[in-house]
Parts: sequence; structure tokens; C-alpha cells
Amino acid sequence: MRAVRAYERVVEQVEEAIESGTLSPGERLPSERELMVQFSVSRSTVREALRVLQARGLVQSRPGDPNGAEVLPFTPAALHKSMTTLARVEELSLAELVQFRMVLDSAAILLAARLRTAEQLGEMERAVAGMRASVERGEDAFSAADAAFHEVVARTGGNKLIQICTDVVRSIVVRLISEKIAGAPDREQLMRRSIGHHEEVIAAIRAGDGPRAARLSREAMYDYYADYVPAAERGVLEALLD
Amino acid sequence: MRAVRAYERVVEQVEEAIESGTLSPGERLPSERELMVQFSVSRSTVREALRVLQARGLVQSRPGDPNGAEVLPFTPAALHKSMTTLARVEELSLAELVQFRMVLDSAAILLAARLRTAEQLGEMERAVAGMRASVERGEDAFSAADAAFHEVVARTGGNKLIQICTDVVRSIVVRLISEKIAGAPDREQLMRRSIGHHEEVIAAIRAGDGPRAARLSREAMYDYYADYVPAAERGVLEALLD
DNA sequence: GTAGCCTACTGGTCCGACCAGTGCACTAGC
DNA sequence: GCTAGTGCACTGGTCGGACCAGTAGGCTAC
Repeated sequence: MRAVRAYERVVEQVEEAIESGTLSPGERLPSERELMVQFSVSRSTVREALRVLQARGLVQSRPGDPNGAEVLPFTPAALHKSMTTLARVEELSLAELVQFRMVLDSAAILLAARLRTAEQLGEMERAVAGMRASVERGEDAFSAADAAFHEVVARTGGNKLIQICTDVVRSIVVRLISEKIAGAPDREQLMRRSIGHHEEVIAAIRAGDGPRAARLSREAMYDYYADYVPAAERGVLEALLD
Repeated sequence: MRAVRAYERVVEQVEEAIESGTLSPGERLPSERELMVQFSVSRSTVREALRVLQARGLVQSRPGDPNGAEVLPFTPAALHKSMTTLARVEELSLAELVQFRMVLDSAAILLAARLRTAEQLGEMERAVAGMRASVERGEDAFSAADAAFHEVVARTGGNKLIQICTDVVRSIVVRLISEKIAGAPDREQLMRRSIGHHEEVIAAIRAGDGPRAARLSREAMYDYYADYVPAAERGVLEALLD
């Protein structure tokens, strides 16, 4: 047996209301002072519950707002937070993160090659064009354009879980190597080579050759990040290239 | 600009101390009354901060404990929670979850086939033996034995992120279809066929044929879950079988 | 009709209090 | 002497009240 805390009851009930759709994103929770009478608890307890819900990314409150806390649409923010924590305390290596991306991203591309519409193919081509246009606008712009491309592909692949996970890990990787990248030589050359790889991937997608597109994408990612991965750990990445 | 809340300052500082290793798992935080003087905030604020840290799975507190909150070793509990939420509010289909597992699990197996030691191969064989022994002990026992097998494989694959994500999604899938499974006919036959597939995978791993082991594992998972996936969504799973 | 103020709320923070637990030192009994 | 029991000093959980800065919307004065 375990004693159930008062604030946990509040968390569970509000959470259930949100996840079951009784409360939809954009709607407002009652004010803290109203919640305390609804649940017959003190405001401290209500506030602790709201803090938990906020930490889980379900609601957000703003001081002075005449309405209560706002129910948020799902964001992978909480997922991002826990994966970032995982990366720090479990000391995930860059190799592991890149490997994870190689696996999931190539899977998304494999699926995208099957499911893509002509419209989506156009989106991908525009995304790569955006990458080319961003080469001279610095690292951040290029990184954003690259993210946009992978977002289109992942969305086309049709698996939201893959889409979200790849995006979360991508941003972690970007943050992890951003300082290394800043001072690296030949960045522009690396960007252009990366764009070339992306175009090859698109060509394979256009041709409907999913396995080829997936393999090319793994090679592209390996090529782009290998320099930042300690040589001793590159082996596990190369295992995915055959 | 945005006003930084007092409790956020506390959260960030404690979090930093934990993630940087200044505070190690098993160690204790100062008591709430001591934290309030250290950070010059009220106890309410300290408690809200602790609630956030607890929601992130970093600390745990117990009433009456003469010490402060305990710093926890990392658990994927927070990750699990956010993925479960994702599965509910974004209405992830069973097909997407199974597809995710097919991708990551087969990747782990591909890696395991390269990296496994003789000892680890033995572990896998014992795990499958455990599965066979559990067939007559009910669904939960079989599911646990299956989880143990995949845990060994994922650990052998060497990518902690893949390991954790597959385990989290596996448990979500299990919970999602547990009620469907309970009344399903031919369960024992399905279990035995699954065990057969697992043995084929192990044989391929023993032979060092990673790609074959990976493909077999995808087939095995498809075979095991296809009946519970609506026919209209099976197509995207079959895309991974070639 | 509009610009500006006023008010009634909101959430953020603080304070003080009480309760039920827990661990430990101390004590009473053997 | 040692042990069993008791009390105390802490812990976290909860409550109630208070004040502040901010916001929105209605009201008033122009």
C-alpha cells in the first residue's frame, strides 16, 4: 500500500480530462482558487499539481491572465527534456545519438519513398533549395533548413512517433556539436556535399527506390557527422552502411 | 524578455547539480526547510521546484524521512510517461507503435549480430528458453520473458537510446493490446510460433548474418502483432518486410 | 466616439501553522 | 550489563491567509 498524495489526485483527474479529450487544447482550466474548492484542497496543493502538469507539457499558466491555465496542444517538449536528461546522466555518446538518427531517419525515408505524393516530393525539393540558399547565411540557417527537410520527409513517412523522435534527437545532436562546428574548417564544403547527398536521396525517392534512398540517407548522415565522432566509435556507425 | 520564476531558478540549479554529477544517485538533498534558506525562497516555492524535479524523475521524497529528498538514478519513467501521453493525445495507432519497434528492434539486432560475445549469445538462448518455459504460465509471464529477450539483444547492440526507446514502446504496446489478447483464441499457437521466430533470429545472429537476423525479427514482430492491427494499416508495416 | 482610468480578477510568492510519519537517543526495566 | 520501550526532534504533506504585480474589460471623463 502507498498513501496517495492529495496533489496526485488532482494531477490524475486533470490529466485524465485532457487525455480523454474532455478538455481540448486552447481551453482553460478553472482558476487556482476555483480548483481548490472543486477538489477540496488548498491552493498550495493545487499549485503543486499544476506544476507537475506544466512539467509534463500539458498546461501553461501566465501571471495576470484572467482565465485559468491554458491546456496546451501536445508538444514533444517533455519528451525532449527527458531525452536530454538521458543524454547527460547516462552519458549518451554522439555516436549513439547519430546512430539512432541513422536508423530512424532512414526508416522514415524508406516509408516516404512509398507513400509520397507529387506535392510532398515538391516540398522536399523546395526544402533542399532552402538548404542551398542558406549556405551563406551561417550555421543556424543551414541547420534550420536541414531540419525542415527532415521534417517533411518524416511527415511523409506517416509515423508520428518516428517523426517526433528524430526531431528531438536531431536538436540534441545539433546542440551537442554546435561549438565544435563553429570553429571547424571547410564547413561550406561540408554543407555543399551534404546538399548533394540530400539530392541523391530525393532522386531515389522520386524513383520510388525506398531501400536505395534509405541507404543513401544513412551514408549522408555518416558522412556529415563522422568527423565529430571519435574514431573508436565510428565502427558501430559503419555497421549500418552496408 | 520573460520573467523567470523563483521555483524555476531552484529547479535549474538542483538539476544542474544532479546532471553534472555534483549530486549522485543515492545522495540526499537538504531538507525543504534548509533549501528555503539556501535559495532565499519560501517553502512553497521549494516544494513546487521539488515537484517539478520529481515529475522529471530526478528526485523522490518520502514523508517522515529524516533526510531530504533522494537523488534517483536515471529511469526512463519520465520518458515513458511522455511517450504514453503522446500515444494518447496524438492518437498514435498500434500500427505506428509496432512499426517503430520493427525499425528500432531490427536495428538493435543488426548491431547485436556484429558485437555479440559468446556469453551474450548464451544469454539470448537462455532468454528464449525462458520464453518456452513461460508459455503455460500465462500472458504476463510470456510477455515478461519476451521483454527479457529483447532487453538482452538491445543491450548487446550497445546503443542505450535504442534500448530504452524500444523498451518503453514495448510496454506501451503490451498494455494497449493486453485486453484484446486476453480473449484471443490460439494464443498458445501464436506463442509457439513466436518462439520459433526468435530461434531463427538467434541462429542468424550466431551465424553473424546481421541483415538476415534483422529481417527475420521484423517478420517475427509483424507476424505476432498483425492480427491486432486493422487491415487498412498493415500496408505500412509490410513496407518494412522486403 | 474614444482615450484613459478603475476594478476585479489572475498567478507568483511568502508566512505561519498543524499533522502524521520516521529515526535516534535516551531511559526504564530486566 | 543489555535490551525493549519511549519520547523528542526532525521530516514531508497540507492547510489557510496574506500581499504583490500583472492583465482584461468595463466604466468614466473628455
